[in-house]
Amino acid sequence: MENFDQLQKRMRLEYPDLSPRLQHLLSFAVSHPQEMALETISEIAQKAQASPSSLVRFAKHFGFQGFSSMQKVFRSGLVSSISNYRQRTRDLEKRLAENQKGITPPYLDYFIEGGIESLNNLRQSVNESDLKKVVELLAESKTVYLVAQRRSFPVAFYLHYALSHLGKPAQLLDSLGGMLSEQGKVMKEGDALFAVSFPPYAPEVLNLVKEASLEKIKIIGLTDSPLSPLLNHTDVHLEVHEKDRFGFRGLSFPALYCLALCLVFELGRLLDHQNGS
Amino acid sequence: MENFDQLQKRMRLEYPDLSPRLQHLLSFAVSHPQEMALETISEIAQKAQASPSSLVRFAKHFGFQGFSSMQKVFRSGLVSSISNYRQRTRDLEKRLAENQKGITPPYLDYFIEGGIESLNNLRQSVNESDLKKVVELLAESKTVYLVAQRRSFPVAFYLHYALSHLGKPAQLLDSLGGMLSEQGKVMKEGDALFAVSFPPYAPEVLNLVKEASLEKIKIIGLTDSPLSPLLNHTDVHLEVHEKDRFGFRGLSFPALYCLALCLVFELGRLLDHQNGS
DNA sequence: AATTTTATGGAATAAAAATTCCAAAATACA
DNA sequence: TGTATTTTGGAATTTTTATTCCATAAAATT
Repeated sequence: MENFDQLQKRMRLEYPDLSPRLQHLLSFAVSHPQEMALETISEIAQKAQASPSSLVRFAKHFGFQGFSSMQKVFRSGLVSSISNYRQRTRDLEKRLAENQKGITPPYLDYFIEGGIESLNNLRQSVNESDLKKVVELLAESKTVYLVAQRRSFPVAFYLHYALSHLGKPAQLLDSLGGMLSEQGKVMKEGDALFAVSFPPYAPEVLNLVKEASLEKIKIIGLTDSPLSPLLNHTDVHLEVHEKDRFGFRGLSFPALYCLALCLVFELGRLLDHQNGS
Repeated sequence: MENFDQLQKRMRLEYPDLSPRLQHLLSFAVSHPQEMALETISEIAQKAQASPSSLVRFAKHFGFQGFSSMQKVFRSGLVSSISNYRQRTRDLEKRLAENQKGITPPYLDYFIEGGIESLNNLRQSVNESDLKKVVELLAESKTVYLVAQRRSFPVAFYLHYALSHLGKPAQLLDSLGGMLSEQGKVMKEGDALFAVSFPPYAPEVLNLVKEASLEKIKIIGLTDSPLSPLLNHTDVHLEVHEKDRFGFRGLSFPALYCLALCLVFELGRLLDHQNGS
């Protein structure tokens, strides 16, 4: 019997030749292998927004006798992914025990664990009322300015992208051509400045925040600790605690983006609500 | 519904009070949870050397309506051995469905759960040998060029930041002033292009990749599915599957950054090792 | 040792799931 | 614009799977 990986590859290859519905099913199958493996044909049909017959056709297109025989391949894929994972963790633990010096590859699992831990910490380090306050401030402000430098920059970029898509006027202070300070001059009362800063706290960002606070601009801070120098001028702030991985200061990106995502979502809801009513 | 761990515990507890056949089935169930989860009642009966009726009795003894409902618990256990948050998310989604307006705050937990799920999925969607290949390609190449647009851009930015800090020559093709295509012209054989692209796949990135592939530049892809158009020209690629949140296409940032972090870490180790020897 | 109680497997039945078939809709083609 | 072809969903059918019921065997109790 063909194995799961081969099937995946074959599917990708034949994708362009399929009918619309079958293409749709294919992309569902590719992105929901677990459902394909475990659920009944009608449950899958429902989730994939198609009919059971289409699923049978789909299976037959790939040379199976019917849905059931295709499902077997998905199941075998599920099983092997589990046993691979188990095997890997077992190996890792073993090698870890043997080798006091430090861990050996694969490291991905360690980063995943670290990421999960950061996310769990996020629950505690962010308090719901601060989050709400941030969202309200963003909603109220005429324009949201975003500032961050170096490794914090990607978060600001993402927020700019997302806010713009929500229709919220937003400006990214990207320091293009070293014009950060000048870019900041356009902020006026009624605007908000969203500043992201993690160690080593970029002085440019701190300066900008300081100046903005004198102009009565609302300041929202996103940083890593209650001792962050950023907090001297913020109206409200959120904290995401960093988690070291092998002393590798990676910034807790998973938690950071999770928070950003949530922020955007809540803002979107709030704005919708205000427009709707 | 009772979860797999609880059931497992209860089974061990009640073992002494069972009839011989049921004890036998119990020890089979405990040691072959995968079979219990995936096979049909008669297959299991055969493997466990018992009759289907005994399996039904077994299930009923533990308070289930029949074999099928017990099997569901085994299945959920199987799945949770991969990602034990899936069930929780499903519950949440169910509540979401019941409550048409949407779930009620706090949403942060929901995003955290989603993030954790993405991270768990990452284990499966990334295969260790591809990861290794990517790291090696990065290490071998003279200069690493990074390209991404719009919401994928932050990842490329972060990678550029991190690679530079490792001392790896890296260039970010940021399309500043609309010069993307021209920026790409400087790539030569021996360089690598790291392209990040998520739906809607930016055509500029696809074009750049296409051109680069003609120039024998090694191409590394980071994308969301095996169907991604990016993959037509990549030498090796990594996949991070997106997870919808309220139909809010958030891009699985947590998983994405976790992977990026890991990539950088492994590259750092490899480079250290090469220099050291 | 006889009788009651419990345990068990297997055949019969019920339920669920998958598959087939057909009519309607959509699309391509003339 | 009309006709042929393909695609699709849904009802009917078949197959598979689970469940029930009962006869028999094994144990326990007297």
